[in-house]
Amino acid sequence: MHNRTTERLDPFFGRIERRDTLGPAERQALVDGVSAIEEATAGADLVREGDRPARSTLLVSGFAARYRTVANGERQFATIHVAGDFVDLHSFPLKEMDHSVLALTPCTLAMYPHEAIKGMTERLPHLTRLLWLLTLLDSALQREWIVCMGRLSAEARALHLFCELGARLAAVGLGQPDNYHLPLTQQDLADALGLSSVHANRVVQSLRKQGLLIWQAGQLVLPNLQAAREMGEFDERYLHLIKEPR
Amino acid sequence: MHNRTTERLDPFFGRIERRDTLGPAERQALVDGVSAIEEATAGADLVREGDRPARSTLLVSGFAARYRTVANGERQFATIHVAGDFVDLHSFPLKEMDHSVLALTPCTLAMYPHEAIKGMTERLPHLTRLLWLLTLLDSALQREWIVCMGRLSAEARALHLFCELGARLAAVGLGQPDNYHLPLTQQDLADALGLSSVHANRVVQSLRKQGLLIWQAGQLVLPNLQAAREMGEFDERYLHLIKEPR
DNA sequence: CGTAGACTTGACGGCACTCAAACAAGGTGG
DNA sequence: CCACCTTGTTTGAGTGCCGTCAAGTCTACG
Repeated sequence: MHNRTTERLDPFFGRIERRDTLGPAERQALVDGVSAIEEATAGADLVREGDRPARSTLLVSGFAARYRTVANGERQFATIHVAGDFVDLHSFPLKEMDHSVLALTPCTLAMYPHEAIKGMTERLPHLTRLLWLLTLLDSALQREWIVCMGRLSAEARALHLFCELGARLAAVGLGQPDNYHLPLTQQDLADALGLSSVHANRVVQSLRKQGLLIWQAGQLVLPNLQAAREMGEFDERYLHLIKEPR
Repeated sequence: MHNRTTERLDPFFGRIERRDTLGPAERQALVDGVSAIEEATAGADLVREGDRPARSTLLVSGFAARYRTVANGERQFATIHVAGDFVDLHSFPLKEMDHSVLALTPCTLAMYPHEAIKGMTERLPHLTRLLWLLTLLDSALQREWIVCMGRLSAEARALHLFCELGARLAAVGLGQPDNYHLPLTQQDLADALGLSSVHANRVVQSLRKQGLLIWQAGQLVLPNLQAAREMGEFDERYLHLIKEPR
């Protein structure tokens, strides 16, 4: 099983190795820390607001979203997660979930018991800083998202999201910045962008008409990446794709 | 100086002690880690996007905001920071700043060299988890803000912000949830809520007319806290004000 | 072939934006 | 001591992005 596990963690290791180097002991600890590999169906909640998880969930494959529901029943995503992302590593220090995580597609998950993570923080300071770093990368995504929600038009926000997902997926070897698999519904897009599904549809159509977006059968292409990045005001600085000692 | 330092760190220690207990060695390390106390004038940038700070900044007194500027020159705040908050602790693992931090009022700052923080992560695992926790609390604020920006009306968003600031300030002993000092301009409020200053003004006036807000000479009162929390959909769960081992 | 889910279109309304100007209050210099 | 300037707040008029409501179309699948 450990061989298979190692293979499955490739996007995760890729995500880390784009920012720093993992030592052998650290890599081994991350392999040994996995207590189980599980599957989730699309639409299932991986964790729920109010939960006190005893383990954290690494997304091995598929797409997931952190979200909260407001009083009138609308949903808002805070982050869309891709393979290699820890969807609830923050529940290790925070203990209680203040939001839920949803599987947007069928997902494969690697589970890390909090005891195992605690062991890493006691014995491996550098790895601890890397785990910390991973949660801060999520935080950087969220900051960027706030700026987009507050100050960009719906079209620019959509372009920004598509550029971001392309950059993040390419960084873990799952596509190219301008061409990747994105099997989400327009309702999912609406929940990410803070729009109604009707308006999300109009935004998508407008981008198509402008020749900025091709998105069918779950495959997304940005025919003019340069223009998309400019109009979406996308600058990948906030992804921190720089390899250096942390 | 160390006596004065300890005193000045009271809101900071308060912020931690609301979530867990600090041991004597940990407390001492946090006192010894301070390399300098500095002052900043209102309107000054404490750190700028692109900087690679060699130290992190703890806000001892005053208000500050993390922000980014978009192409048309508008600003958007990602978080408003109060006394006791580390405004750029995340620059320790992230290395490079992906946004700027602005002093909204005159501020007093305690500086922690990254070397000192690194020392803590090497020797004090529990304190490291607490520092990690502090950055995750900021992250939780940002998630909540995304939900508010995406799904709440401008009025509800304003009420949510006022409720949040009251809860956070009260948690570090700097006011009450429904009555505290908030010396911001309406332009600052607009930058926080993602509004134009004209509309921010109209929102403030509407809340005043509804008897939900008194805000003059920098003093803010929520005469009907219950109603404000309901209309702003404020639930303090995401502040994680629970004392337990981390 | 029927049904369910996703996507699309149209009509209409309101929240929040822009532009523009007036008002208030505090600070500064003559 | 007053004229003036700066910063912040307030008000009005007109516009447009995006929301709601309501159908209708398309595709996959049983």
